[in-house]
Amino acid sequence: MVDRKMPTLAQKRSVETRDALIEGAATVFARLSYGEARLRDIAGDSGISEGSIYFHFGTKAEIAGAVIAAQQERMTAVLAGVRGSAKAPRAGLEQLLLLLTRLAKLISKDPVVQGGIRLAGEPSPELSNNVSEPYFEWVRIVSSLVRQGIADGSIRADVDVERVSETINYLFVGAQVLSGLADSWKSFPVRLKRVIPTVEALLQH
Amino acid sequence: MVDRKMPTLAQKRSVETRDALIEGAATVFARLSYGEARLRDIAGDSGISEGSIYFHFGTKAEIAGAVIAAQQERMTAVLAGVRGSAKAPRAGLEQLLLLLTRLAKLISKDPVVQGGIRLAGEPSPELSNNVSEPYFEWVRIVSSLVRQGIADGSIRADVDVERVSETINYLFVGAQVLSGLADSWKSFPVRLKRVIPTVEALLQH
Amino acid sequence: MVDRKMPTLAQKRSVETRDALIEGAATVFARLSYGEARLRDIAGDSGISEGSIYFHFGTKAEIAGAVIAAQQERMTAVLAGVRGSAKAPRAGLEQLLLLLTRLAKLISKDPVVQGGIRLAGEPSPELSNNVSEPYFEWVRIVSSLVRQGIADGSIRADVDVERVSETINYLFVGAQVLSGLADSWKSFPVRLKRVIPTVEALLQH
Amino acid sequence: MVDRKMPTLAQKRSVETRDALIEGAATVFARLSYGEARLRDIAGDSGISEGSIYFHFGTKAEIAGAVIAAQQERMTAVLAGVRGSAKAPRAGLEQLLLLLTRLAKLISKDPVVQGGIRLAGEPSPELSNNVSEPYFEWVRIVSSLVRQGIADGSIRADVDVERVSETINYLFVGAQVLSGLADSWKSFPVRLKRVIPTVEALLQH
DNA sequence: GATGAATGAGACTTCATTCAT
DNA sequence: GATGAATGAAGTCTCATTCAT
Repeated sequence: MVDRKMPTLAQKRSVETRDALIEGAATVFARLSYGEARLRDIAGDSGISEGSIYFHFGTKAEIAGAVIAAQQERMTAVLAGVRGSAKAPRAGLEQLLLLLTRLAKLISKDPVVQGGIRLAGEPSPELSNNVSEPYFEWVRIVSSLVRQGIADGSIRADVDVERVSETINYLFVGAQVLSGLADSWKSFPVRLKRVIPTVEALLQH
Repeated sequence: MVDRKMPTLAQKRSVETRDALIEGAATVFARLSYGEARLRDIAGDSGISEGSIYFHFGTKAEIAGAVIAAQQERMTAVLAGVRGSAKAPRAGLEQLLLLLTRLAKLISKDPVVQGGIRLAGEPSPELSNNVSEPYFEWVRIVSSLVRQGIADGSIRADVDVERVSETINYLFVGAQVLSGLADSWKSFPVRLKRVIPTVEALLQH
Repeated sequence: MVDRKMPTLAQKRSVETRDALIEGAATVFARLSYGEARLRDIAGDSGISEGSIYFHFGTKAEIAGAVIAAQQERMTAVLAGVRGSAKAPRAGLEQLLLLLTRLAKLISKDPVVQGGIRLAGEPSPELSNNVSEPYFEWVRIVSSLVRQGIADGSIRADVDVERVSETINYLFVGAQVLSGLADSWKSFPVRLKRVIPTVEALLQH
Repeated sequence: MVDRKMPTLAQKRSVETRDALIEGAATVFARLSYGEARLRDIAGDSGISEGSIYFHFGTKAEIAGAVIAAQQERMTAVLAGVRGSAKAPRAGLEQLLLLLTRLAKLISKDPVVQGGIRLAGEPSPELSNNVSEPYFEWVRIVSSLVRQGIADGSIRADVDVERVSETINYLFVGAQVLSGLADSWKSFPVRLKRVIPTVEALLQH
């Protein structure tokens, strides 16, 4: 009887190689712009041959796309964690602050997320046009949490939802960018924590 | 009456060429990362021959440096304008808000400043190490205006100067980055205006 | 009754794979030069994995050689058919015309022959030096049929055998090449038929 | 006063480089198929750097196109020479035979023409689709000369123009292809001369 | 001062071949 | 026997820089 669940060894190896390449690529893209990143460095950093990039991704642009996809996946997972995992129904404000904090921590630690962020922040003609779309997606996510907070009473009812969400995003992005320039995001959680009081002042009664 | 010290025609032409190159380079650097910008595009955009770049600037890195220098000059000029030009001594708070507003307008209009900003935002191994130093310099400038505002009574005395300055900077940088991604800084003044109330709330009595 | 010497299933499968590869390779070589043909295309066209090519043939050059061998086999079979199968002893002239006609038809239909022809027509440093030898072999075959025709009286005795054979070959090759360029040999039989009267005029009383 | 006719030295050098590259490329393409020809060989053969190919032609396909264009120019010049240069009005038959003879000589001597012929004979997906169009253009040219010969009485009035022109073309192309395979076209004039009697027999009274 | 042609190092990409399963 | 992942040598193309005029 043939086991139909177990992936073959070849398939497993393939997935491992692919993952190693994405990790290596992200590490390089976090340090260098798309145009300056060298496939040679990506291959070296991954411990995989340069030719294998072609086998798994075809082009430099496609491996960059894969990094961005992986980044979005991981950031979305944090959102899901904040929203869904709660045993007790948590308040919107609480969720929002938790989300910001966890994202900052993720960004400060995860090289794949760092690489994706840098790529998304500098649109390149070779990359798909809407790499920076996610930046705007997060404004919408913040809005929805704010609305939820208003509904559950954890956020003042008289806030201008759009303006407040936009402001929170600027704070987050500003801190993210400056921590990136200062120390490759290591200080991001600390920097974010220092603006949390401002966020609370914007939203609370 | 002709001044004997007046620049010769050749010298004048040289200055014009140099300026045209900086302007063209900035335009290209605003659109493309340092690694993706092509000297050919810069020459084309400036209407100057490719070879001439090497008469005025030694290398690609040096022309990028000249763009950043020009950007800083123009931004510093705005600061000077806000500080010095005032006939009546203006309050620190007022100066701070005016500075933010004028910088946003400058950034939204001036291609040289835009090119410099993009270059400063993505450090490259080929560029001098501290291209993004100015980002941190502006935190200090904001601090000093806040202190001045406290001194002249236009700003609450009990604010945490460092934290507040940092926060203002995040707001400014966040709005700048997102307007850059959204529409090449066209919406920056509008976006900034929407966060001014938050800045005022942070500082005012 | 099963012959114990009958090929095993594995052997049968092996032969089928080999044939499929030759057919696929010929199809690709008919469309692309040796240097442009990709092992990947050959594998795809054959429905066989790329790696298997190396079990049946050592290298790309060897699979090309196998295609040429198969082509020659099939063309020689036509010659044998024309020469041997005749119940009644046929005249040399008749045999010659029949040979030309049958070869044209074979070339217009058989992808393996087409692939071999294209390979033989463009010597490549990677292929064995004398791939185009067959082109000259056919001059000799035509000569011998002309001589036979002279002997049996179906061809004028005063023809210059060498010159006439050469001319017939040029006609055949010229029509073959132009039909190849025009419509991948589909029109070859028709084109050949139009020059048959010229061949007859050269040879007949 | 500025001389407006004399090309600058730079322009002259540019043209020389371009010509050298076309000559070198043709030499390589005459020996190797498009897919097997290496830009390195072309550059080496021309005594020009590899990068200059990019400066003058951009891609491998475009330099191949330039070789074909040069070939067609030279062959058309022969046609013009045969048609126009005659002091005394020459007969159509005479012109046709002269054309065939001169083309054979050109092909046997001129490396640019040889390269173009080989390229035109093996259409490649990377080359423009109608590289082999010229092959068919020459059928039309032969037709027109045959008609002219009929008009001036040098060719039998009852020939089937289309069929005869086609046949002449097959003879020419067949001899060309086989001389190419046998000895890189060196024997082409001799081979052609041997079929001239057949051509005359087709056309004369 | 300015120009455009030329160069060469190195980037991305391709693909025949090998190998573990 | 067959497969698909992996490799590395080599190819085409790019572009910062130099040079002769």
